[in-house]
Amino acid sequence: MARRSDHSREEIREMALEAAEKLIAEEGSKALSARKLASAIGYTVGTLYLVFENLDDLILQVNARTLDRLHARMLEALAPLDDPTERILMLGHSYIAFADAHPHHWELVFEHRLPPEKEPPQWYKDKVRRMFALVETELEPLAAGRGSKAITQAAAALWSGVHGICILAISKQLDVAGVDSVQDLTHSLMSNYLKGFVG
Amino acid sequence: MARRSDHSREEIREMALEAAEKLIAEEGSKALSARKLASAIGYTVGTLYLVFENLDDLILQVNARTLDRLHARMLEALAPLDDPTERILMLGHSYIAFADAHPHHWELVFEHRLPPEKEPPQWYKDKVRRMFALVETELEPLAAGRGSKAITQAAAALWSGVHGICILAISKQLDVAGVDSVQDLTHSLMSNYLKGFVG
DNA sequence: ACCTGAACACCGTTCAAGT
DNA sequence: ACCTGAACACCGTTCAAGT
Repeated sequence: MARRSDHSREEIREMALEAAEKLIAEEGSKALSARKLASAIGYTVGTLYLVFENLDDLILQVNARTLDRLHARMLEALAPLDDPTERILMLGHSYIAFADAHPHHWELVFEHRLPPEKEPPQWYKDKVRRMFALVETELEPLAAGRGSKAITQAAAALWSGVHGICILAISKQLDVAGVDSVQDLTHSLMSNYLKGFVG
Repeated sequence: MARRSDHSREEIREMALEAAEKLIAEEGSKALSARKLASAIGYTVGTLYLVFENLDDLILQVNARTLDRLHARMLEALAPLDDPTERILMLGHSYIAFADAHPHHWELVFEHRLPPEKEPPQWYKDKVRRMFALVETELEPLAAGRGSKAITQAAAALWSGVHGICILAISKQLDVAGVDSVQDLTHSLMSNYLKGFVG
């Protein structure tokens, strides 16, 4: 034992992140623990702390990868469409579809809290910002002559709305409310908002 | 020790819930633990398990009380208003204001997850249902001639939207998006949606 | 230099034993 | 009957010691 050098730091990092993603997908984030992760990759706990600052840091890395996948998925979904309204509605639908397909990963992105004094690093904030930016870009053709401030606000309102639907859907609270189709609800939210916004 | 009978089961229950609420308000739900709670009320851990099924049960009771307060607060905010549009906008604003005033309690209501096989009891679901019902009631005068299904969906869309704003605001992600006023954003979301829905 | 494994200070939950 | 406190099976994190 000690000094195995079977894997580089980078390899261990990648193995740990993949093991974490598997655990989260299959059993949810509550099942994630340093000891389980370490044994899944054939190392001891101590080794994880050589590669990650702590568990919060590891989760941040996992979340960054989830945000990357979500962003890529939304771009893909957009690609075949031309009509501005169709494109913006597709953003909502692909967001919901991603959350539905990967509920545990999606939840972790939005429910993980850093200790109150700690802020996420700038590169991470940029990934979040990119989500809003996607909506802003698609909104522009629909917001004839509106200032960039109005567009920022409309993008935030739309994304908040779709996001709220996702959360209530995942926590089963929309069933309680008597909603039968989450995608219909998303369509109602976005199209009615746009009707009001566009005028 | 043993057999103190200083307090009835009901009294211990109330003491524990109040201690939990204090801890959550001051330090957030991560600071909540059975041992801390027990020592705060002058009993040992074992006693908590005589009064509550487990920690999940205790948190459910805390959340029920939070939902009761939130509901009461929204009714109060509604009382002085007559105009239907003003009333429904006020629902959104008072919801946001409550979340802002009691962020840790509000977060716990919507982020606490029961083990996947366990459902919340019916009396708890009713408290959630009541929130949607409040919106439906206020929506009715504005939805001339629309079926009850359309109203249910519109209420769900509005509440999801406001809820989403709350979440992103509490997790500081709206700052990242460049939003300066959460209340303005709420107003934009609700009034634009209503314009689209009514008109 | 790299990794271990034991230690520390915590958890939630149970239940035999004490009064 | 009521409550304790020790036990069990876990946590995250650190770091002296081994190769």
